[in-house]
Amino acid sequence: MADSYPYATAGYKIGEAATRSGVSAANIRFYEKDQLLKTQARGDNSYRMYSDGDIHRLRFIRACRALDMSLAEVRTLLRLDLNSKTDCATARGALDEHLAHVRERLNELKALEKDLKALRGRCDGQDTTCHIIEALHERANAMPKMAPTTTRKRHV
Amino acid sequence: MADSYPYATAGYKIGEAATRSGVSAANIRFYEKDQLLKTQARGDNSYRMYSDGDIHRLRFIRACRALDMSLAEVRTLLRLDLNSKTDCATARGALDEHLAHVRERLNELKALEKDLKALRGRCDGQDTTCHIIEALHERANAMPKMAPTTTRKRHV
DNA sequence: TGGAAACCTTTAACCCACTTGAAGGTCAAG
DNA sequence: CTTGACCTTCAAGTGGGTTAAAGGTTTCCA
Repeated sequence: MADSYPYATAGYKIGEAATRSGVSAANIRFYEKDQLLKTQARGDNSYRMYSDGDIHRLRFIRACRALDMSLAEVRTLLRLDLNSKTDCATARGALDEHLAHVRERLNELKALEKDLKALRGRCDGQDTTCHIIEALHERANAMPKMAPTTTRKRHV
Repeated sequence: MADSYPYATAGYKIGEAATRSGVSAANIRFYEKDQLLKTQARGDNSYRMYSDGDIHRLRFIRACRALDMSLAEVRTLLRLDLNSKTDCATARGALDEHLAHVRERLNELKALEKDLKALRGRCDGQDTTCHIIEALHERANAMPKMAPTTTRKRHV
């Protein structure tokens, strides 16, 4: 990616890089530690310095994060060359997979909304017993015995 | 031997509590540390023991978690009395709020899916440049300058 | 009776994508 | 020369757990 966006050097301290990129200074340091940015040499005062290319890279990360991609996915995309056929296939694959995750979660949430709506509809507070709490206790009794085999998903 | 009596009063070790409730032993300890279960006295061997009431409580938590509630929300619900009007109002409030969260996230994900679908549609790999990668770089350039003031949401 | 297997205990680190805070170094302006 | 606005590092916290290590207890079977 650096190849496709050659910028002359500028030299921003981390604070200005933060305002220019929209990524907080602490977050920039975090990305560096996480290898999304290369650790460059420092000057005498040990201050980090950033070029316009670095700013673009940070913005690129931010754009991907706005699409809810994981940093692992972003890392993949950052390595890709705009003009390589294989890299394009990789990008399409990554996007397809991410889209599949999003759709899966979307379906889960749709089912959940329906369930919660129904539960909510059971109770208007007029009765002597609360039908929501009641229903939750009934559910507890009706829970399948074994734990769901899979770990609860990270909600992406 | 007394333990295996068919009518023995409840007194399950953590492993059996785990299989009965569907909550793993490690997770039960975690809930205890997190104050969702009371820390009860232990016998000579320092083993935790659980009653049928405890099992129900664990299942109740599991039912709530299956509705994607946070442990804080579960903690609230656990304190509620089935026959109290004010507690019923609390339960309805909690459910309404949770439902609102779910719907908010649902809308975000719908927008996201549309966006990702459009992005994906731009590229079929036939061209010399990858329109996905290209579009991401364009987005990076078009990102609003300031960081979103709010921290990125926990994706519930 | 003895030894292995299956249980239990605690503590700690790991996951993700950050944020916050403490304690201290550097630098330009007044 | 001091103030304060930057910068540095390291550590810990968030949520909801899981996994591993190192050791104690109990149970089963020959």
